[in-house]
Amino acid sequence: MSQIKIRNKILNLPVYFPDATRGVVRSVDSVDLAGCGLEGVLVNTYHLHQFPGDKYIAEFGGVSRFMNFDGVFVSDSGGFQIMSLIYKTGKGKITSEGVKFGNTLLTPEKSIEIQFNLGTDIIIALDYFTDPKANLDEVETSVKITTEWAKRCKQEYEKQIECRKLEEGNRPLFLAVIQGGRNKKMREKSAKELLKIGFDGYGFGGWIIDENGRLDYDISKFNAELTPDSSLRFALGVGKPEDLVKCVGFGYHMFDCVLPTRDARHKRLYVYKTNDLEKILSGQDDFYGFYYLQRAKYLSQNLKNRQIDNFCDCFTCRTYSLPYLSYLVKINETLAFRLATIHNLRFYTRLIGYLRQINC
RNA sequence: CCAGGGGUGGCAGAGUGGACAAUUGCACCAGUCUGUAAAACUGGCGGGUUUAUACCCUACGGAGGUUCGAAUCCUCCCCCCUGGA
Repeated sequence: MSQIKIRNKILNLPVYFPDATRGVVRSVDSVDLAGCGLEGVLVNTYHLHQFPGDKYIAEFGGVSRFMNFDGVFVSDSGGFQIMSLIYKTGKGKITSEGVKFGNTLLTPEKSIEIQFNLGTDIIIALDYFTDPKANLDEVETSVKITTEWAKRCKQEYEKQIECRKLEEGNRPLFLAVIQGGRNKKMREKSAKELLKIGFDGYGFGGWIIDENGRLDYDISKFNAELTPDSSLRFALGVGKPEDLVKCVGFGYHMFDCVLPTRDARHKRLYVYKTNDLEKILSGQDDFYGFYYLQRAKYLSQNLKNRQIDNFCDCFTCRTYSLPYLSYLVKINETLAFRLATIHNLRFYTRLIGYLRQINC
């Protein structure tokens, strides 16, 4: 699958979506996003519901109009976000009814309704996320509840389509998320149940990352093989550049990850060490490296003719030298965040470009 | 010239007899970040041996001195700041 049609939009695959959690990819604007070659973003149901409110956004004609960005919009169910907050703070709770944090109770039905209000192109069913270290009991619970919630989400989805009188070609695509932790049997069960309900695509949930930050490729691959090639496969929250390469090989089409944008704000830039396609697509992690912009050596005048990445064509690299960007970082100038974010996002879209070459 | 205050590690600035190789901040060095409560966070930061503990050397303007022991007390010298003549 090298592209899909959603509403009147064509989405090329594979694709990386940066996280515009709150309706903005932090520190860059919609023009910047387009300039980086991005074709879509992922927004967060929970955050946008909290503020400014999904009904508020609906008044604008949806989040795409609100942001004034023309790409494909994915909305996450909000469940992961709330559960992550629950795990971090110890507050809030998860019941079979839904997830609750503060005054917000997010039920499967509510999550879908909010996503319809946001007007996103790809929506995701509320799922029950477990920590990768979860024991079998917890994994079983997560699979069971994820299945129940998926059914309720599907019902609500159909109800929304009917209420809004959406034609077949004008409905958002609907994805569910496979859980099951590290347990292949549970993954299999989760996938089977979700397939029975029927979705346009299936997510790889609960990113299985070990203590060294390595994605479990075995489970990732196994998870992909549980769903048919005709359906979309979304590796949620994935990942590092080499993970994208690997996962495209496993059959995933969609990715979203905060790493490039957060890293940019934390002064870490992604830099290709080579433009040798074979090396980049080998699945090893040695085709790129990092520039830690806080390092004083990047201020050196000897680098005045040097851009960040000699292989890069991003706005930042085309326009400014490495010492100037480094200088902006040193004086804590907010422009540095924008320029760094643009560069890292372009790194990712270039990687996607390389991956599409082998995909078609 | 008189009176008062002060000179501490790259910088700022604590410490005023042993717990001081010296609090803290900045800078510097090395990192972390994965469906974003993060422009956040972690570690290092005189030199040497050591796995850690530990030990040795050099260091709080300079030179001497008191003391078991001094960045801290005393003497002299140099320099800076403030007020006065």
